[in-house]
Amino acid sequence: MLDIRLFRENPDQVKERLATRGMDGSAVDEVLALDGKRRETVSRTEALKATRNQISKEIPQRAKAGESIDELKEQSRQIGEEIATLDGVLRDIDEELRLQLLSLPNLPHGDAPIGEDESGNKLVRSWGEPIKHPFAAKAHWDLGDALGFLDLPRGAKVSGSGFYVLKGIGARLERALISWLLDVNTTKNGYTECSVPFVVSPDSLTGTGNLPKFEDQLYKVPLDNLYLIPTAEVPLTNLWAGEILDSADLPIAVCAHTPCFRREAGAAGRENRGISRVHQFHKVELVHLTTPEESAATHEKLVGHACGLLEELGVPYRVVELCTGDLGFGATKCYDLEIWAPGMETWLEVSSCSNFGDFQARRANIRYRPDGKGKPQFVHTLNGSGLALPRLMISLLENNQREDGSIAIPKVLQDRVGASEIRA
RNA sequence: GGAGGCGUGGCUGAGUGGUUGAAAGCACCCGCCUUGAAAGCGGGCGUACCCGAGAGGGUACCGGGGGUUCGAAUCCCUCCGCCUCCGCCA
Repeated sequence: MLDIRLFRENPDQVKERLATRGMDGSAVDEVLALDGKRRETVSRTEALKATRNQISKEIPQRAKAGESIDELKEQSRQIGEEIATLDGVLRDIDEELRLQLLSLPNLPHGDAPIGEDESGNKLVRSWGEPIKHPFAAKAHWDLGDALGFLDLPRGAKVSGSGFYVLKGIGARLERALISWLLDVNTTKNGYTECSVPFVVSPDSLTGTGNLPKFEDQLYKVPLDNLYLIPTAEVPLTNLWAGEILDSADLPIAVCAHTPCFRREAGAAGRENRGISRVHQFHKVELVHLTTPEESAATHEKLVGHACGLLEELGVPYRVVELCTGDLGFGATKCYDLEIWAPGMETWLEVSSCSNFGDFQARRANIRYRPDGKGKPQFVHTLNGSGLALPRLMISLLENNQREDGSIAIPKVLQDRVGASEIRA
């Protein structure tokens, strides 16, 4: 959520920066109009309430003095009716204003590259060379089928298209990766591992920015008014919702492995064969809460952690900074890590490392007290995958396939998997 | 799921209809005292919003929402959370 003060003090700047995301300025004007109406109404009701409070104070005094209080009571009652009417109006305005503000994306950071869509993204750096096999590389679905570790048809039978089943060494590889990722992130990168709920409240989703705008991307449990998490970012970030942290508590760095549930509405069919875009997948997520001063440096550190994981696994990658038009809803600045899948012949996004500034903190009301005293301030939140399983597995499988149809397992995983290769 | 209890400021904990935003203690901050520290003494110390250039003024908030009343932390309803007992269950 954006600070309403920005709109009042510098509406043109807000418009300009939203324009770099491809938005027109009408939303800004609407917010300003509502805000004006709100303040006017608040002033009126508060004046009435002050009068009523005054009268209520007089009543016992007059009663003690033996004077009549009927007139005052009637007066107060009438003011009460006026207040009730105005309060109703105010509630409507507040709700509308809140919805407007919650529906506006974050302002891109000043040094995010300007651009309309992904073609405007900037290659920051790359590590390793994309693998080119001297033979006809198979896509992971063919590898999985031939070697029997991936069963897409049965996933579809059980739950519908977009769900997959791993069997035998496939399942074991997934589990090994999850535990390896958690181990590296906790022991080497300094994150505290958390085990969190996979089902969350609407408030939590509003806090991270998934609601109210992206409800159609979420699986809902209507009976209990809960949603399945699209990422561990939601429970992890909301762990501190509504709290005022001590500055000594910061920075906070946590990670969690969770399944992620995404409806991926509008993505059915087309280019989504295999497991590159599915409704349920496993992911290890990294989340930081920090001060505004530290957030930029923390962002770089976060990207470094995600990159380090790929390097240890020997997966070539490139880092792309998203341009203003491609930036996610709540992000001010974002780096995507992409890995090459030689079978699919495409780059896959395995990690999206975003700095949200105080956007989420404002929504979730997460504050801290600088130096342990003074006014509470909003923290900055950041998160990134470390890493997303299916795409990582795609790249490992397709990169490490051999001409004879077998697949090598990276050294760092061999003990956990209990094998050095996958073979029919 | 059933019955009962509870939910007050950073923490502990008073307060059952009228200057109670809320006693007291702890924690924290400033000052005095002290060679220094502790203790002691004095003072300060919630959040949000509105008006105001500022000084300052106002409004709201005692788990959330609604109601009764001239007036609610205090009474009623409802939801949520926690605790105890019972039931059910991996």
